[in-house]
Amino acid sequence: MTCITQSSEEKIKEAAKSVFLKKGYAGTTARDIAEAASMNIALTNYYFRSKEKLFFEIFRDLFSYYCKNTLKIFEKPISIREKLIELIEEDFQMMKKEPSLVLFLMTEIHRDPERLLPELSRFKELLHVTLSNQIEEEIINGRMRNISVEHLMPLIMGSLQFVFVGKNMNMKMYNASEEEFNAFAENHKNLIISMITEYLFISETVS
Amino acid sequence: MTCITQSSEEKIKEAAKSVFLKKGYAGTTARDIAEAASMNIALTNYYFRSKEKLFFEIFRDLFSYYCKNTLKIFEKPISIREKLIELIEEDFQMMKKEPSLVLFLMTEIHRDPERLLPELSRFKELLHVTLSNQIEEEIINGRMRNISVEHLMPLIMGSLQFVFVGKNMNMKMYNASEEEFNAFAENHKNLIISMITEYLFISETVS
DNA sequence: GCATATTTTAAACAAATGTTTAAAATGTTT
DNA sequence: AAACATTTTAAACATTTGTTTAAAATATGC
Repeated sequence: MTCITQSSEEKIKEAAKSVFLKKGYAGTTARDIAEAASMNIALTNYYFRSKEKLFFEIFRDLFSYYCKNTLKIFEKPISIREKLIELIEEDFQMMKKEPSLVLFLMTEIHRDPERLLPELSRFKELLHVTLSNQIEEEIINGRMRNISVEHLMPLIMGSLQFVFVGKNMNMKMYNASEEEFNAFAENHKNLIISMITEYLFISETVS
Repeated sequence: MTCITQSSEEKIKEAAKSVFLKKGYAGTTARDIAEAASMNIALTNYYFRSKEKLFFEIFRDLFSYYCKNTLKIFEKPISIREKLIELIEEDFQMMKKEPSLVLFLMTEIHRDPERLLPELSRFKELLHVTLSNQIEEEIINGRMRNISVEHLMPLIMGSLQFVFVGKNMNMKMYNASEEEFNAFAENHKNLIISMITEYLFISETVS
């Protein structure tokens, strides 16, 4: 990334990542990747054996990247309220950097959910360990509305990520520039923080 | 659909719709479509001239289908609150019937937003005519929180549709059957109605 | 029932696809 | 510098792709 000289293998992987993110697996050709990396076509298979192997490697990377920050936040010794706000902020920054990521992951998982079952169940478990108990405690003590993690996560992720999933559509629809869209997305993020916290947490503590 | 004898043209279109919804444009081959329709490969081009033409026709149909019900609700002479609830209910039913629709539309629009610009701007205008003024009035009269249509729509659509966009992922993750997923989605829908209305509308009228 | 149009078929087409090959270029070791 | 391993190249490979063709099958009008 910041290296002055990048190995051919890395160059191909970077290029492939960017093309796969934009066009998806089926929409990407080996020649697309080679061209994006300014390399010979044969090198893709020389380093990664096949288009599919290369894709899997990139998919795993992106999926880990997507989950890592979330889990790191959930493991922190802070309140649920703080966790959720940090999660939204973190997720927002990530999508600002890589707006195609969520749609890419969703599409590829949708097309063939089998091929990453192991990754998914691991994520699910960590999610429960680091969040479920804490939420239950909060609910019992009457500080939080009764809700399960299974509903909470898609609620937050959905409202936040949807704006980026439809980024190109929104930009087209409102004739918006990159900056205008980012400003819009930032407002939307703040709206979601406000709505989620106000809805979830029983008042008395109004930040 | 309910016809006993379906014309070849219709059979191909039906089959193509189902395959495109599942695999997307790039992931679908002409032979996939022919096989799904149990017809000769040449017939696709005989009736629709090309794969792309067939795709456009189906895309327009699906996009109209997606917008039509929404606009119909917005044109009704009812309150904002009622409109939003009806919208969510309607949207929920639609996605129950066609769970792949939203992800399909999002993906294809994302890959090439140019090709349906006219459709989009028309939708945007109708959205504003039938909703913006009514919302502004509601806000001025202090019955509703200050929010713009541009934020309101993705807020509602996002939280609701995200569950279906990740349907296959969720089913895999929680080892859920079709019925279990639908029950989960229904709960989620009710949660969203509760959250949205409680957040948006200034109390005194607690349904 | 014959002539005409329409629909369907099997086969082929050129172009694009993922992949491999074998030689050339470059790097490394001694 | 010689011998070796590694990397890169141009070219070709076999499949798959979307599309077309020309003949066969079926339907339609008179």
